[in-house]
Amino acid sequence: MSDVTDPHHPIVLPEKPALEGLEAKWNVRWEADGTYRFDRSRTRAEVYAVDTPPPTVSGSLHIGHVFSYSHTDVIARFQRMRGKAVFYPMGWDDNGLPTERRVQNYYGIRCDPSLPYDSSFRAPEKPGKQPVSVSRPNFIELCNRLTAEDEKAFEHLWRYLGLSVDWAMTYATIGRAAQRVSQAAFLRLLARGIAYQVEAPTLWDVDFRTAVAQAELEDREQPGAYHRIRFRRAAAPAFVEIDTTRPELIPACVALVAHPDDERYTPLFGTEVMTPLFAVPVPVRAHPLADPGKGTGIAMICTFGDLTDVTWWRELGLPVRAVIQPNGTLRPVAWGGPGWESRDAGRAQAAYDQLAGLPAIKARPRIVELLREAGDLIGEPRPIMHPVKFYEKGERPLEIVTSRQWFIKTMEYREELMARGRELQWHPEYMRHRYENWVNGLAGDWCVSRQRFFGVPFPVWYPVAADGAVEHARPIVPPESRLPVDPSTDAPDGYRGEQRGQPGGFVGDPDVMDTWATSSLTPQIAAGWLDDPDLFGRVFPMDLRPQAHDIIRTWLFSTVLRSHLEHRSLPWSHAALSGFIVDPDRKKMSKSKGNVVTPLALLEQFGSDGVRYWAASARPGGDAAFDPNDPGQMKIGRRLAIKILNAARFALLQAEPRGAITEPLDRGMLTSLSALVEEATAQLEAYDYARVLERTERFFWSFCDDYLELVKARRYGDFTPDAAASANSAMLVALSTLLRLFAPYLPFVTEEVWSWWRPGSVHQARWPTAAEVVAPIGGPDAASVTVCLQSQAALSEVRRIKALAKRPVKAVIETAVLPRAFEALTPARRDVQAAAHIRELTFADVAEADLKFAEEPAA
RNA sequence: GGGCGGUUAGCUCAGUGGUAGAGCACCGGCUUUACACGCCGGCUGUCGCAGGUUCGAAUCCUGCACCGCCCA
Repeated sequence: MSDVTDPHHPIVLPEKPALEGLEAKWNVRWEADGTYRFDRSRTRAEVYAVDTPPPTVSGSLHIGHVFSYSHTDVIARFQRMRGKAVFYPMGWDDNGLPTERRVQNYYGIRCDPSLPYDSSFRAPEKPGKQPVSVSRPNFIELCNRLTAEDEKAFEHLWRYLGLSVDWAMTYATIGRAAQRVSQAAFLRLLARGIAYQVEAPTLWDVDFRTAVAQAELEDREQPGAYHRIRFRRAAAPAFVEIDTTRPELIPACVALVAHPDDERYTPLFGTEVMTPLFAVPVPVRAHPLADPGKGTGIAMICTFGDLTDVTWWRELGLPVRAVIQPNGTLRPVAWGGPGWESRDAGRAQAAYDQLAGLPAIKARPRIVELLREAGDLIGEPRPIMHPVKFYEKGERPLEIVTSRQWFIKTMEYREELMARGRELQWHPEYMRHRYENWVNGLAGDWCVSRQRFFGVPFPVWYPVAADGAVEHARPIVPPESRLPVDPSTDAPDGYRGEQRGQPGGFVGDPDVMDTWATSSLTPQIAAGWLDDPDLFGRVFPMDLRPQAHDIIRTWLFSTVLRSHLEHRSLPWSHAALSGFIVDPDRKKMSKSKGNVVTPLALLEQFGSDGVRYWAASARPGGDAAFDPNDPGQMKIGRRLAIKILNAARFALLQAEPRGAITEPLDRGMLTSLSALVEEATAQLEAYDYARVLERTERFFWSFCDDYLELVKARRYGDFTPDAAASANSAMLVALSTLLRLFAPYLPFVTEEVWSWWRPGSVHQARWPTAAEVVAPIGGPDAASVTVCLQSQAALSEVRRIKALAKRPVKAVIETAVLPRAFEALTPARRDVQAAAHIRELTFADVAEADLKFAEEPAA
């Protein structure tokens, strides 16, 4: 109550309040006052910690960013007003392939890791015709330079939007702290045997020439063709026919496989067939993954055509006969040699020599010709459309290449991860299914090494034996205190730099980590896991992970995994999943579709509060349609913000006299407002920000159009000073309360209005309570609520009749007879008569209101 | 093929068993002493389809259709 009745704080009102310039004005003040600084003296129970999604700074700014980050900010501001110390850092995701590609194109350069660092290198002003090759350290310098500029643009947007981030806690995923955390977490997993390296078949992008993980796959419908191929047998039947979409992999065939219950093939299990063209004897095996309904029901197993091949190869203990190289072409093979045993090596060689060196897509038509000539192609290829696995950022189908990669174990934790998913509180709840779907579908451990440059290096070296062989089985790791290290430039303890690559010396692991191997540690990075255990203890596990639903399988999942492995806990207790922005055709907005709208212009046009209103009016998890040509919701938000300015000005314009709140309308209004506060608090605790905004707005609009109109005459002193005092005091309680309810949504206009009459920042004010609102009237007054509702209804009825009669709203009614249903307004009849301009008001058993207009005054 | 969400006024969407709602758009009116960046009013519906439960269904159940997303 002291918040509201403090008689000493002066009221200073602008002549003509406006939204323009509020963003700049208040951002400067908030920064200077440290309004959003995290108070690290508070205990974990008093902290609300947000694991902010670090935006990919090399990507474009778009309206989707504004959308989802606004949702988070509403929650953060609410929790701050509830009294929590809000830990709300911003991160920049600059690590990884998107940055590499942007830097390559921006400067016209290519990274060549074999080159030495050139300290005098200057990047070209603009890209030349031919890419310039630069060393890895030079390349990384340019990545850092460009991302620093991108980060400035993002920070400007976020500040303009009014995110209540503590900008003193910003981190970058390629920054020193992130590298240190990533490397330490990796070394700890390595020491526990949870991180391991193995030479194994791995999904491989032949253009980027890097391994990729299951989470980065996507299926794309591609044209293909079934080719029916026959394999020769020594006994009857003389041939076995299979269907394949990848005939160029016949030289990599190691077996045929059919379902164990498939009676067509059971007699063949354990026998041998010969591959066409290459005459390699391969066994016929049984495995339940073979689909009797697909093609002829029997398939060839190649090393490796797809992930099912990998499963068959592993579970049936088959040999490797790999032909696809890391660059996607078929490798040279000496037929007849070990592993390439052929019953007719000469013919095999002659056939294969026509394929070697070709990319898979070019080898395919060639081998089809050879098969046709040999009579081993049955019929013609039958075109089909089928899903093919791609790297989500790639352009050619993935191959499976055997290489040495680092993995983090996931498969053996599947049950525990499912339990973590059940432990996590999801908003909206149904998003949990996405996570469970993903965990259930995990096909293998997480491949975390990438053959790229701009990323966190693996902090590992290998000894070089006297004969020059690299001893991968005996990795050398640094102590945690040395981290971060770059094994491509740093030497391990006990070695000198000159020993790099020398017999008896060492080599560095050349790979960098998957970006998700760093991004999965954002809670640890932001919270100072290694270097600030005091801070870590106050904020971890965090409260909230806000993110978009399309990266549940990557970011959310991997963060849960890392926290589970390292801390045996969830990284946060709540996950809030935001939807997408879709264009009017319900298509997801994306750069490639050309339907992206620059957000800063919208913020300037409608005001940050207006745009935030639009964002916050979309229910949690739901997609929001946005039509740049008809930004309806943003206009509404802007209108609401302007209304707040003007309504507040009215309430404060004549704030004296003040006193006891005795009038039924005032008491009813405050009672309804206290119910709104109670509902809003519960729903924001449940993360349902959209509903709270809708309810608060509805109340506020009725407050302006009905309540303020009803009490206007009384507050101007038309009746008694006590009656005016009741109105003034009630309006101030309502204004104080409504400003605080709106503050998380419309931070600029609420702060502006708050500054006219209240000390401090509204964003550090206490969230209102229901009890506080009705304290000045001694508790809820249900009877007065009825008076209020009937008064509003009567006012509406009179307005309606005046509008139908095409009379002005202020037209005077000489006598009004209202139905008895309105009689409950009697305690407020003085206010109703004044607002409706009724001289004499009576109630009777009539069906409709009967109004008699006063004579028009002579013109 | 599996999972999830959606389908309500021309548009964007609220609405979890009790007389179909809001804003925008459209139409009409109002120089109202906070606001014309405003105010008052009006028009607008097979609540996707078909069954079922119920005294009563936009709401609960079953099936189907379409749109979207995730996974295979």
